[in-house]
Amino acid sequence: MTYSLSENTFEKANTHISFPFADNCIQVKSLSDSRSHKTFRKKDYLYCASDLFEGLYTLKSGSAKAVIYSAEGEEYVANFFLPGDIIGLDGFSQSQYKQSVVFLETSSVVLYKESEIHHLLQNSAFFRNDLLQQMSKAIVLEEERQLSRREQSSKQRVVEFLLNYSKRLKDCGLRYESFTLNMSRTDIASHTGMVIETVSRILKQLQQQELISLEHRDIDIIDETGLHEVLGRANNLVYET
Amino acid sequence: MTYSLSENTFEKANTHISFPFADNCIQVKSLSDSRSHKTFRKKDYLYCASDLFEGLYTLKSGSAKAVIYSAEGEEYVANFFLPGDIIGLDGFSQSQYKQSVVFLETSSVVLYKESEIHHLLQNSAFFRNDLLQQMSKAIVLEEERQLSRREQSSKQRVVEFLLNYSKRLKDCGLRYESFTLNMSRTDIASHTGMVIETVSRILKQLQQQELISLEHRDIDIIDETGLHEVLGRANNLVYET
DNA sequence: CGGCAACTTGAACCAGCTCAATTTACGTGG
DNA sequence: CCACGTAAATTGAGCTGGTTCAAGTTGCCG
Repeated sequence: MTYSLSENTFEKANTHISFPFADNCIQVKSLSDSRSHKTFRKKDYLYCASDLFEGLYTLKSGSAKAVIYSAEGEEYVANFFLPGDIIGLDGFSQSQYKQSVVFLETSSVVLYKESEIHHLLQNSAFFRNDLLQQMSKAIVLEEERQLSRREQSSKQRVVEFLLNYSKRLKDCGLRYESFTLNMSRTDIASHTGMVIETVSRILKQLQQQELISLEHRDIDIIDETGLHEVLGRANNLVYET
Repeated sequence: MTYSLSENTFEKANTHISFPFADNCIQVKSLSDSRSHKTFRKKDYLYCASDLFEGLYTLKSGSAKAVIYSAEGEEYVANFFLPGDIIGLDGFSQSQYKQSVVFLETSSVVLYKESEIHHLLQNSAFFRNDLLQQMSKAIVLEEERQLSRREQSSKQRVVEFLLNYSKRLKDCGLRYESFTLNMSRTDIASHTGMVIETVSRILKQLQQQELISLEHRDIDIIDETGLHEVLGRANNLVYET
């Protein structure tokens, strides 16, 4: 029997840690649906760094972020999770999670215990491929992020973040042209590698250029083509306020 | 029977993609030694981005680098490999490698074919743990690198690179206080996230402070404690040339 | 020995940061 | 339901670490 941690049948090649899941399995859904969902509220922790590894989770609804901390206590937002994403790949290291995962709104997850994962790795070629693919993709994505920090301006990175987030929402079957950014500006800044003030200024610029409209955390993608053009240009000069 | 891609029995918690391999298996060596080694010369490619995935390699001797390219052709050095390291974790994604791997000197590797990996995942709990741990660690390491780019100065990142490289050499049983940097300054710059001129200037500074001595690519770690102190300080002010 | 690639060095510049002051939103208790 | 306190976000102004651009210099390989 085919089986997967993910129940998302969409191609999600450019998203973070979410199963890309080939287009050939629909019967999977039934199995994962029979499992018990745990629900959490905004600001709840799914797990904290150094917690004992229990297994992998899939996010069924809501959203979350993964953060790591430096010795000095500085925070870095490694990832944002949307429904269908796998959470917990950081935990295989030495039987403990290395990140902390915090929910950004009311959300629910399903746990796949470590023992189940081992069982599936033994018995399902499909699952083996799926999990290895997910982890491999997570590595490559992280490396690509490094690259984009080098060659893109802050503005381009913010735009890329918005477009990518929107695309992922679309892949989840959610509203993707008008949606809520559940994370704080600080989270966006951390994830995209800049300071909060820069994020704030860039978002304002994008509004003034009428590429997006933004009120608090509610955003509308007004001109997707225009946003893609920002990514195209090597330098994105703005002719002042 | 216990079995691993790696034959390195040292704890290598802070290194890149190299098996941390618990301290309980020596008999492994025999098996991997019976396999055929492929040897390569400097500048040879082990594989290129988009090559068909064949399996994982372990580096037996020599050194190599993994690079990825952006759409614009810019290069980013994702990793340097030393003996004992696993190469090819980027390849599970969609049956093809996403990086290119280039040797920095005469080196040899052993291939573990995809079919063998599947076989081992089915039959060896030890191997399952080992592989998952390696991949998990690679993800976390990449995220930690993002963090260090945010909070460390260029100088600190270069020093961290040198200390880490030295430590990894030590873990391989190689000379680690006086060794050769087989990669170019450009490679170091790419991997640590700065331009070549900055690397050059920082290395000169470190020589002037008598923390290292450097001639071309041959480096001596003169004052390891001093180097660690550089990492300690939040700001590393230099009282000019 | 000649030519190219790698590296070094200097000087000027700038994208994004820091610091600082408001403004706005939001949760909580009365 | 409002008042109050705290956290989040915005905005301005000035600063700087690291980049860019532009010459050199050195070393290596045929």
